[in-house]
Amino acid sequence: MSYQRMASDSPVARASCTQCHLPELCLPRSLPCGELLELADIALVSSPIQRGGIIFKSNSPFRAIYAIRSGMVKQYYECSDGQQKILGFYLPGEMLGFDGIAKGRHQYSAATLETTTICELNYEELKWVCSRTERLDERFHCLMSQEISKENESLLLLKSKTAEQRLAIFLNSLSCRYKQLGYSANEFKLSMSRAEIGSYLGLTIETVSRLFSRMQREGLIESHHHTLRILDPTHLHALCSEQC
Amino acid sequence: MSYQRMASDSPVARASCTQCHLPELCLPRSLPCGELLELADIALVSSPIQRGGIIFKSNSPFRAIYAIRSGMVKQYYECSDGQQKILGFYLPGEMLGFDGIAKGRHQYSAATLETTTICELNYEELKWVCSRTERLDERFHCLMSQEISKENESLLLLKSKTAEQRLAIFLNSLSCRYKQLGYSANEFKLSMSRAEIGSYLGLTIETVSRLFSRMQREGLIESHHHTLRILDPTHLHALCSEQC
DNA sequence: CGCGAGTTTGAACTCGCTCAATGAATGTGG
DNA sequence: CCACATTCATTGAGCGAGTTCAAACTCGCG
Repeated sequence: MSYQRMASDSPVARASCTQCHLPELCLPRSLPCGELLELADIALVSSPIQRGGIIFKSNSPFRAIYAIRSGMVKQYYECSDGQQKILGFYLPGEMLGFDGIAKGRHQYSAATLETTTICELNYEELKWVCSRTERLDERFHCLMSQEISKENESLLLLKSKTAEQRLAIFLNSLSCRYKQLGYSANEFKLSMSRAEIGSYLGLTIETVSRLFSRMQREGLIESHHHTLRILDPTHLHALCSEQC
Repeated sequence: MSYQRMASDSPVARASCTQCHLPELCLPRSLPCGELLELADIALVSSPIQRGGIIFKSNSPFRAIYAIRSGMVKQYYECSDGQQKILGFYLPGEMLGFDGIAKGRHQYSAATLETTTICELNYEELKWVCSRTERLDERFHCLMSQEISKENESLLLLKSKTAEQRLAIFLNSLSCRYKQLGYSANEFKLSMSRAEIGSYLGLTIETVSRLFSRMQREGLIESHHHTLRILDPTHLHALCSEQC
């Protein structure tokens, strides 16, 4: 995989949050029109970034929060040996970069998994808008709180789910998020590699591959290359909620 | 273990953040005096809560953020079978409850591990003070950001550390936090049970117990009942930073 | 066509788990 | 104050889910 130039070098344009089809998921959710305009005023939309494009690098100065407009992004920790540990995948309407606020530097790196456009929200400007817009500040708190909840879920997953349950939960999560975006819940593209799925779920490539094979053999899913079809959503759900 | 009445029923008093010895860690860090007074005005200090006291229950309405003033608190998920999965331990100066903001309900439960006093910060009032005090709002963002970073660390720990490394990192983390509080870095009380440590680290009681025994045999630590002495901090550090 | 990255499959191993028994500490009621 | 109950911790033996190592297969691309 070849990495592109930094996304921050991409040509940018002022965002028009009012015309974006994602405001009901993204930061501006349920913001009155006037305040939406203020937010749009500080949001910069990137031009499309190819697969493998870097959004930010671990340890680089923190300047902005990023919202995915289209495509998909992975956030990961880079080990000293070059290995990547995937911390999360981000879909349209989702935001990342909050972990940089505390230390003034990004703690992890983020890269695109497919052609992606992002909205960049300069943190200083965002704080300024937040300070004058109670609703927005509240929404910002909510999003960080959501991120915390999401990570707690992941912690529980890693602590007490079997390999099969982890994969089921992962596929189910993608399914739900795609559905919410108006895409098919039962047929979508898996932009990430087996290695990335494994790293995210705390499993090896081989285990992930075997699980895909088994689930396919059992008629639960159909997976070819990077396309996935969920054939038996009920059974998949059952796997997700098994025991503790 | 017997549970006490809810902490929210505890007699409370207005806090005097100005006289607390923790403001350099807690929410008010580097806040100018005047703003500190505003914060103190909304902070309620609980009377001491005995071991096993509930601070909040999973699914209860979210009203406040809590800061530990003294003692120790665990946050945990309660399985349907009554089992607890520990998500984190909180020491004086640390804050918890952020995960409740997004959904308006606490996602997890929190209970004291020893006699503890807490500061309760009503979220609505806190937002009001934040909206008029830029520095405080920033600090609030920082604390949530820190929580996100801390959980990302935990995710990495669960994904790729051996049982021994996990325990070493855990003990080291406690050591650092106690040191920062002005206590001994190499001798402190482990208020949590082996089961709680195991649950937190994604290990079984037996494994934790065996690791304590082994580390003791190897002269790394000395552990009796709930007291811990780190005999070889250098070696412990080495374990923490081993490979990836 | 041949190369290389990514994936699949098999076989053997291992770390941490499960099950089980014992020991130590704390609390309780007579 | 002591027997008994109860909870928590320790230790051992055997097992198994997932890993490691290795080989084969697939597919896109020069």
